[in-house]
Amino acid sequence: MADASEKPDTPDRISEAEHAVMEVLWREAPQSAQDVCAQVCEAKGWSLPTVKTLLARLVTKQALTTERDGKRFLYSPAMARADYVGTESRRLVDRLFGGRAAPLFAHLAQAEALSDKDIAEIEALLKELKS
Amino acid sequence: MADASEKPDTPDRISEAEHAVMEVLWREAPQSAQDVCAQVCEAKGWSLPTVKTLLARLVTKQALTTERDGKRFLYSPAMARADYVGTESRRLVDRLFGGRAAPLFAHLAQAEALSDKDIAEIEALLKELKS
DNA sequence: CTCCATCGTTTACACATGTAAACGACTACG
DNA sequence: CGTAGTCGTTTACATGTGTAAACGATGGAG
Repeated sequence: MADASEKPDTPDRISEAEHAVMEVLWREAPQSAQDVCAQVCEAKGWSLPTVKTLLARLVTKQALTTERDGKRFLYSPAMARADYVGTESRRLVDRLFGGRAAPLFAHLAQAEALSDKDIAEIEALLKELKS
Repeated sequence: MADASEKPDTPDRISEAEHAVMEVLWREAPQSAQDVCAQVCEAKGWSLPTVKTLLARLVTKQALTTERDGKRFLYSPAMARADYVGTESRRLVDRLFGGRAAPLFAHLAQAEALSDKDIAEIEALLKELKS
């Protein structure tokens, strides 16, 4: 290999707790720390300081942008949810199914994780893909 | 020994590095630490001690069983790969797609992660599911 | 203008993980 | 029999993560 001195940006993985915060902001943005807390603290059993830490880490990881609003900040996602979802899905498919989607699908089907509705939707998608 | 208020077993997550070791043993078991190293150390840039640590941790997590073979141990998976794959897939689907498989599929399709072959295979699976 | 509520930031700490050296036991070759 | 190589185990240490208190700045109420 040639040069591994400096990659422009190591993607900097988003952890699971951080992801929960991102979800809130993907649902609606911008929002303040308190807004976010109002939406996850109860469900997760977190306190406001915890959310603040997560927000700060996400800003460091450049997953969020901030905008001043008086004394406080408003946070917005700096990446599309679809991108995140894409990377994560790919990672799983690579790690567990040799990068091929069909085996994943087979597994989900076998595990009865597919409802009739799912099957119908997928059939529709396939039809679209072939056209 | 009454363990009334004890969770049956906290599943004890298998980390990514540990997973690589599991894969080797799922492919063939039982194997010694050296055997395992021979199959992953080069690819991962690990040294034998690293593999030993991972094996030990996996034994602690009850993901592997051991069997003596003279001076050394032979390791075998204590859980089926399908189970691991199932849990991990479910986790992802829950976390990113609200527990429904169709959106995952849609995403993979959209991201062009599906080859024609994949599509054909999935169609076949669907046909089977409906019968 | 002063004081308090509220921000974001700094610091903290325990546990998981990645990575590996050090150590003590045991076996097999000489 | 001794000793060298090989085991598994113990210890180590940096970084990431979950969770949060402490702290210092600051803007708004009186």
